[in-house]
Amino acid sequence: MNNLTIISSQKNWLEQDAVIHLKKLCTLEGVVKAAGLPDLHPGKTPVGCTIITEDMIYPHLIGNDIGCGMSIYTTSIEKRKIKTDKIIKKLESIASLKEIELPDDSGLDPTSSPLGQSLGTIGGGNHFAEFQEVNEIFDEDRFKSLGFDKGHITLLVHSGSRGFGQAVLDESIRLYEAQKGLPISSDAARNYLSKHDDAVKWALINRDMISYRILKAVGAGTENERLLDSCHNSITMKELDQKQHYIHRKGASPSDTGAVIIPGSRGSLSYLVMPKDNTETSCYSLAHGAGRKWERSLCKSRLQGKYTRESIKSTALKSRVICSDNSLLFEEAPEAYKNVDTVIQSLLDFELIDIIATFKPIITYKA
DNA sequence: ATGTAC
Repeated sequence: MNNLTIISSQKNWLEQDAVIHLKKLCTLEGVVKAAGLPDLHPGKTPVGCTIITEDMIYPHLIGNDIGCGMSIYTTSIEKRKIKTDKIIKKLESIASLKEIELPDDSGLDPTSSPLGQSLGTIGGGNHFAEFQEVNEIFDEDRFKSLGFDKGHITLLVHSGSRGFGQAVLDESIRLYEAQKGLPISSDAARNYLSKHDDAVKWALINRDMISYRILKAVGAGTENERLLDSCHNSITMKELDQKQHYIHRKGASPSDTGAVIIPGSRGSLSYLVMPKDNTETSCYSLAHGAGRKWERSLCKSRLQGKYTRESIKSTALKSRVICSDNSLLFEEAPEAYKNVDTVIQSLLDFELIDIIATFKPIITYKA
């Protein structure tokens, strides 16, 4: 297979099962090119990869969480005035984000079942909302022109399309046997892509609503300007060599739509990066995070001796974690993830990015 | 990943 590029270096450990699985997927009909990003790890289909096809699309490569991504919002909270304990108390006092009313202009009816019910909720797994402060700025001009201000706290939201995307995938499999792939000229492909696009839009509104609810819950201003958004689970079309191609990103950030944020685990920095122009080799994509090192089922037994009920809720960077799901606290522990610095270094080695700034976690809020 | 299936 010479059309698969793995973006990794010696220091960056990759689970070989994921590489083998990705190689196998490259033999699917219509695949022209693929890339494994440095956060590649095993999943139902490998996470941290991009597969470019022509003539065919493969819904199962995207999975259920169509539209999942990262959005960053400004907040009115001043860095020097932040009252972390107060914010934590307020967030801990709400049983669910659903308690907080959505604005009238949310664009969707939250009472409509089942799709509206979960609008504005984070979900489980690796999803989170995190208050962050600037750690270091490497490119002041770009930082400012993107609308960032080092004096204020930002809110990073990682979430997706919840039950909506699940329903879209389920239907495509039930009606069209989409796991075999869909010829692009078929009604099945058109129908899937149309609903996929709806799920991508829904996921973005969902992130906006999460930001709104959290800022409202902590009593901060809700004029939450979204500075950046990137989607890492989707199919996007791109014309290459005068032909329409379909970029399947599964846990891969786009590198052809401007700056993106690449967070690490809750115990490490997030990197704001500007993709360079020459990202064909990585299939116009970047890592979307640090990448899992341990599978979820192993985390609790490996870590329960190391932490107490309280100590697992703070990190090496002194940030605090709010999460009422005990197993999720272990599954998402910093130890379960690779070092994001090494992942970023691989992107630098392949000359795929410039670093604009790094951000430090203050409070990580989970379901 | 999922108002999960068991």
